Amino acid sequence: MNENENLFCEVEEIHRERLKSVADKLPPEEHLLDLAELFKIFGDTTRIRILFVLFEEELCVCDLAEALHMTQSAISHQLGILKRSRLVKNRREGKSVFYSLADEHVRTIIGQGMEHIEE
Amino acid sequence: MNENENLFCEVEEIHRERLKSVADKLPPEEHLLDLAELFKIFGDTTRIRILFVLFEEELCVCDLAEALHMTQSAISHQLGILKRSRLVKNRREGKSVFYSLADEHVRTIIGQGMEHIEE
DNA sequence: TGAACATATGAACGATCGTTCAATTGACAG
DNA sequence: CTGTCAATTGAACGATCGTTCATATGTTCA
Repeated sequence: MNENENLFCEVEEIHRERLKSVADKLPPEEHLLDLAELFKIFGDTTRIRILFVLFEEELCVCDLAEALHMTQSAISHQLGILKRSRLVKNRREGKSVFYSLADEHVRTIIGQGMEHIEE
Repeated sequence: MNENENLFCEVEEIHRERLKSVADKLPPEEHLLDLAELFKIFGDTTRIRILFVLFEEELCVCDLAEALHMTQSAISHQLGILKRSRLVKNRREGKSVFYSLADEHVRTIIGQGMEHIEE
């Protein structure tokens, strides 16, 4: 993060005034970090698959692993990440733990993503 | 990806039928990969910042670097990624190259993300 | 209590990612 | 052409990520 150099465009008069107003409109740093962290969650096919499957109905870890052809451990790790991001919730029933969607934004966000890639 | 082991839940009668219908509803593998790749783009604060700034108006690489306190090179690399994902477009004007949003889905996706983290 | 099953968790490995640095391309004025 | 500014690109480094493996926790039933 070294910016002792002078990297400004030469057309200073025009651009300078833009920069001030533009920088002010950026959300606070904390929000930007949270946002990026949230989208990072969706940036993995395993987690996307898990969310898609949970669109339909709640499932236990074992069934998720079976449905996605992955080990219980891998699925459990990813479910932990999804839970910490408050995208899924869980409920214990005997030995099994059932997971389901925790937030309706998940559907909207993935839906918009789908629209984008289908153009 | 080794699944020679028998990892099924014991309560087979109940869960088995679910798995079939659930797996059928998964989008094709190619779509899932594209989706994850798209969200990966939003999963970085630098790119999120760039997109936020471009919400307001188009800017050249040099100004973006200045506005975000980063080097031209770093910004250029990220703009390349955003362009390849068709999230921004560019236009040359003399020595400068101006970037702007290429897609309205960007606003919706980021908007939904914001709603989620602000709960 | 002890065995069996379901899940969670920590360490470790390879793979991917973002930045930096150096070099290159492209545009324009002299 | 030459020099300068703007932008791009490739290689390399450290950091982060997802899976695997081994182990631990938790629940149920005998």
